[in-house]
Amino acid sequence: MLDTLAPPADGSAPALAAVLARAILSGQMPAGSDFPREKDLCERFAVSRNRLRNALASLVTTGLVERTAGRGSRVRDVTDWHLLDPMMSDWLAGLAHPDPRLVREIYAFRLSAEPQVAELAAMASDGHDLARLENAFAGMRGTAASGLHQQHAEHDVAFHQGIYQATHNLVWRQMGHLLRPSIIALIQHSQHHADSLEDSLERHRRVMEAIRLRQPETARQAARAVLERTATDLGLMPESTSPTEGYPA
Amino acid sequence: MLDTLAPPADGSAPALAAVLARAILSGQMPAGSDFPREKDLCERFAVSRNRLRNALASLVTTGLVERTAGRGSRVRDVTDWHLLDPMMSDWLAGLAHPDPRLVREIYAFRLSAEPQVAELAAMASDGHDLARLENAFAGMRGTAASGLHQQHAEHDVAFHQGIYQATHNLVWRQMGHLLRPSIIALIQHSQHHADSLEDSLERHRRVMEAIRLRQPETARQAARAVLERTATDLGLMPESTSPTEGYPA
DNA sequence: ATGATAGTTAATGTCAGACATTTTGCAAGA
DNA sequence: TCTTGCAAAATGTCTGACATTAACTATCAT
Repeated sequence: MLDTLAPPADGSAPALAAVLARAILSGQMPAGSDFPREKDLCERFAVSRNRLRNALASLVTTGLVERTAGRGSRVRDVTDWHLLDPMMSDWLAGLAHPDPRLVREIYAFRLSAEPQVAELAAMASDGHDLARLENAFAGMRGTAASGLHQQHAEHDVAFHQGIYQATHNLVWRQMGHLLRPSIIALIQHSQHHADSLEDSLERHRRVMEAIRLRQPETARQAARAVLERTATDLGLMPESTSPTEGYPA
Repeated sequence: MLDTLAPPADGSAPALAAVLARAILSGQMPAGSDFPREKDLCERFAVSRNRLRNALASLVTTGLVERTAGRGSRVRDVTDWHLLDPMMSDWLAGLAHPDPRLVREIYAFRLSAEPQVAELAAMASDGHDLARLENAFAGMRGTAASGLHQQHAEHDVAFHQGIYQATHNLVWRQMGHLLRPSIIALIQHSQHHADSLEDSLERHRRVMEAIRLRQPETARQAARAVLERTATDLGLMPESTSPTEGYPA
């Protein structure tokens, strides 16, 4: 677990917290298992107890570990993790191989939420929001053909975050933090066919247009279309595209 | 601001953090203003620098304040607050007079999200989820007539949280934390007319029934109906109940 | 006068060591 | 067997000193 882990390049407290967090997020440490003692971790990473405790405090506030005096630290269950904490998003985004179940959960959320978000954006956006969207879209188009996957992903993140921002709602805005880890995790496994990228671009453009023209229902459907292909790949789409009554038990 | 603030009854670090946080959340300290120095706060609350720094660390992780060495601490803007942090929810829920704008923002989110949440719940809930809902509903009914507003609110929270849980999605679940502050803040100003309570109960029951019968679309509409009255009171409802295309700029 | 520069001050960040508190397990005794 | 008490081990807290950073200030050269 942690024995084979590389110490952080930067010796800062946040960097140390990221290393420890990723040991849990990568799925190696089962829920309920004991987390190493302070003393051992201090020696392992050659840091003072103070710094280490600061790092551990981050793991506690994000719900990754639970500490009790006299007892020790243990890894908490996935259901207790604060996935919406921005710190958590950073850690997840930097993960080479995030837990596929986590990726699915987050994407399932986006699939159910973003159509509504786009609808709200179409009702509440202003010129500033549209400028951000256009800028991000231009960036996506500019990095589509070439092999600049990383930069393309960043513009992709900026585009979707722009939609969340355009709702002008404090809560939805905060949720935009989830986008980076979600998008970063998915570009690893996507094909990057030229035609698929063109298609994806066109779908993004339709969302932007609907928001610009203040067509909430169109924006909702366009946002859904953006997420559909990946959702199908992840096995998240039901057979019937529209939910019907009398769903079987 | 903090000079006239009562020290926490319990001397624990979380309690101290709550006191400091509420000084900001109550809206007294404007964004960008300086937060008191460690030294002063230590004297004011008669705690060691260690405890105080722990408390301040909580304010930093929730995005309430920003600290830089040599410069000091300042209050951050509302848009930077991590409203989805469970700690934040606790602080908000304990607030006697939360900022009305914040209450509105959170409720506006719920109004746009909970119909979708109920729809998901109708598709994914199991017996355990339904038992929780029934239990909470029974609690609501049992405390409706009498003057047990506090307990009624708690059952109300449990009911809505049960819906979020029933989605069986990690992200939506986390969002259930927002319910307590939202509901607690709103019972203060609601009328508690007997007929209004009866009506509210009936609307809740319909949501539960739709989830039990696995009728997603019905659940969606029922959830919307639950939120509608309060939304109107808060001025969040548009004139036309269904959004139409060509929304004017 | 102005601008760069070095020193001063005041705030937060870090360290080290001792001590306090809590939990757990063990062991002796009623 | 149950209880009580003790000892060990972990996290939590306190204290004082020092490090680091950022803003301010005074000085000096141009």
